[in-house]
Amino acid sequence: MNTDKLEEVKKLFTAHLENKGLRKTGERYAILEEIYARSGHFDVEELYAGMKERGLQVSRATVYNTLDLLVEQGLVSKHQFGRNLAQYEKSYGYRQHDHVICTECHKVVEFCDPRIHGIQTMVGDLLNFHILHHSLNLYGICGDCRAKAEAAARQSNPS
Amino acid sequence: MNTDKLEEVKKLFTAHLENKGLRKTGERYAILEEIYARSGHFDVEELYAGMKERGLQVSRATVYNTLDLLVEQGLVSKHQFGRNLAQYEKSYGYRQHDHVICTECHKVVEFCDPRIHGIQTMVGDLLNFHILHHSLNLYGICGDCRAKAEAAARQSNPS
DNA sequence: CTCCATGCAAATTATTTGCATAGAC
DNA sequence: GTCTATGCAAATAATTTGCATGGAG
Repeated sequence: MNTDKLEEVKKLFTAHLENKGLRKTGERYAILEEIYARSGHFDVEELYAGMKERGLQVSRATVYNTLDLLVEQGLVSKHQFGRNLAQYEKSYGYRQHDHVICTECHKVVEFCDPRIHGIQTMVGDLLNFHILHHSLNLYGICGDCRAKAEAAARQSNPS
Repeated sequence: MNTDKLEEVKKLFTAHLENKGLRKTGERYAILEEIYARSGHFDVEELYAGMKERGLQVSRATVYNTLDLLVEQGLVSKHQFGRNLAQYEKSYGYRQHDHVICTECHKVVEFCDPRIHGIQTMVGDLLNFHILHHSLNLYGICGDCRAKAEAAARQSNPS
């Protein structure tokens, strides 16, 4: 099943490369495989290190190049959660979701809300944009960090 | 009226500095003024250059430091529209809005949608986060760029 | 007077680019 | 055989950090 999905994604990628007249190189497929073998978010360095560890040799420049292609096609999505470091994740066959980020501990939690799709459609029509994707981040303080903050306050200022 | 708003923002900033036991330095207020004298988005370099031009001398390090404080307090908001360059804008007393970004020409258009507030509240309750702010970006191709693309297609492939 | 905040420059880090070579077509 | 994609290293760009000094408290 996981293998099936990988095959499916590879086919889509192949079609995209052919469409754009780009070469089907081993490196590009190796990167795609590594990405789909991962779960959750990762940055370029993690991906690069992961491949090296598995004995797959690619240069960082190729990783950046291929990620751009995949993002362009929509097989991978790119996030900028603050932290001057781009985060990526696979996005084919996974439900489109958004993120809540704790501004204290930087924990990231995912959620889905169908209303966003409606907003996307409406705004696209209104402003005459052909919307391809979106990114919604909610920033706040998670339950754990609030609990910690309250405990600390009680400590320094006991009622 | 604009002056009133500036005074109001300064008072809020002062309160925040006092709350956190930080010093009320001339540089910090100078940066706040420069930001509220601007309209629209700007990056650190633009802000820094603008201040220099007006004869206000501050170091880049202080600009970064102060922007962090202001963002933390919510008087300024920070955006990462792709492009490895943080963009900022004043955000006190301005209607909370979101952005549509053209992936071709990088034009940015603003919009408001009340449903986002509902999503924010619901998700916060559901995941036990105290949500402070959000960032919604829609990415797509603007009308102008679509028109250009179509014209180019007609050129190379006339029916 | 005590320390935090500033300014400057150096350091760090992510990403991009130039160029020679391998390899897809 | 041609010409694009890769790999490497060097370049660039944004942001952070260390340390001496000035100035707020």
